[in-house]
Amino acid sequence: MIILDYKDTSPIYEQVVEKFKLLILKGVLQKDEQMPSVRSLAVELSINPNTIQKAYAELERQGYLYVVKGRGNFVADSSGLLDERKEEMKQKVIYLYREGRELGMTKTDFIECLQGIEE
Amino acid sequence: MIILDYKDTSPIYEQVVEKFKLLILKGVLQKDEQMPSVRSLAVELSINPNTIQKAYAELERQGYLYVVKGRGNFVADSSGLLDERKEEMKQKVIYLYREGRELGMTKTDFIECLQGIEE
Amino acid sequence: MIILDYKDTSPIYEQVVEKFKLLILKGVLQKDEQMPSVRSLAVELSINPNTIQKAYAELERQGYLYVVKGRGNFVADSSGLLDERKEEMKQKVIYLYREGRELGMTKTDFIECLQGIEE
Amino acid sequence: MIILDYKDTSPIYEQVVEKFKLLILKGVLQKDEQMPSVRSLAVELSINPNTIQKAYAELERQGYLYVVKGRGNFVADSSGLLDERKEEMKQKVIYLYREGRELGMTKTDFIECLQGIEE
DNA sequence: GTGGTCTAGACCACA
DNA sequence: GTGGTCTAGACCACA
Repeated sequence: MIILDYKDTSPIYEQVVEKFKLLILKGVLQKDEQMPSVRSLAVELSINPNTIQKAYAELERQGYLYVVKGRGNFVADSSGLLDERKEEMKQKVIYLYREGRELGMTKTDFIECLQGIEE
Repeated sequence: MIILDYKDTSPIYEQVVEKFKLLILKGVLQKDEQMPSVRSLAVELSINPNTIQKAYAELERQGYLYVVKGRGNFVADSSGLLDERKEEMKQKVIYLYREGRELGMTKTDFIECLQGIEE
Repeated sequence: MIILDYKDTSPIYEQVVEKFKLLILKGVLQKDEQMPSVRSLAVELSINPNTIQKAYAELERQGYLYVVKGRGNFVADSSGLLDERKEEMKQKVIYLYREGRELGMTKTDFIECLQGIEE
Repeated sequence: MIILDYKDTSPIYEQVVEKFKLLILKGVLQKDEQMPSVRSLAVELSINPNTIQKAYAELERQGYLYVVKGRGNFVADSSGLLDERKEEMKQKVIYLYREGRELGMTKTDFIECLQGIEE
């Protein structure tokens, strides 16, 4: 379902969080669908169950999952979260631009960079 | 000379590194200028000399400083490093764009975001 | 696993780095094998964990190790590093020869010296 | 008379020692010739007199200079030292070879490297 | 005075 | 348990 990148320096639980957020926002995982159990996912990814636990807790905290005690974790309604997420992306671009401006880069530098990206 | 942000979760030594890199790239600190001594900066920022030591070692490793034993740390010639750094910024924008595309964002979204930034 | 030479004037962390580089390049420590933990090695060699930490950080920087957060340090793929290292050795010989030439030594002096070494 | 290399990481006093050893062994500085005074050399090289002092002390210890109190430093008879020095060079080559052998290098590798050096 | 190394010991995030 | 960061404090070589 998700694949970890061990060369990535970010913590594994964070990678798990990010991968699932994307799957949920893209609709691959749909509202009220049951998430894989902590244990089964831990086995599948061969990582420590504590790590999955931490990831799920974080996803719940951010509103991507809801927990039904004794039953498991389920995908929450993420309709509002997508726009939130897009807004975050824009904030990051703005932050990046301000950093670049300190180094003498212009808006045009950034825009041309974006336009030059091959899909 | 530099100010630490204690709300920032990144390690102190890393903040020191980043702040000085910027000062050097912007030309506030010029080639062959002497850096504050490890000890004096430690006192000024009220942090342990070892932490400054680690930051300076990293700055040296990255080519921003050179050490003269028994004399101190000096600002290296960073002319080549600025372009390197700008390239890094562009890579970050590209990475950010690819992330956004997964959420359904377009180049235009990013470009309009940039154009809308007030200076 | 490794033995320190306290008569050696070079810093302990550097000795640790060099010893492990050799073990890795010689294949005594193999790809993806787990390194002794920072703490256990510190106990075994009776030196401070910080010193091991510094050595491991340097080994990682040079591509001999990779770190998996929370799990430990592991031996990286060093296949490319061996040739690099051999090249370094050759540079040292060349440097040594140039030094000797200043003293009136010839290539033949060096070659005969090498041929005379008993295995 | 001698030129320092500030990019060299070895201590300045050591550079001074090595440069003078070479000048003496090559006969540029001859037996009983007076060395430049500590102060004048310090000024000429714009370094700390302590550093020259330390270098001269080391040169005396190794038999390259002798001191006449109140008169200055003079070049010693270095006829025996040249052979000693050449022997040291050979020991270094042998040490280097043993290091290389650990990495799988052969005598032939070293010899070919030497033969390939352009004068 | 300057940087570099090292120790002892603490605390934290992560798995 | 694992590595990473940080402090307080000491000692050393070098200039």
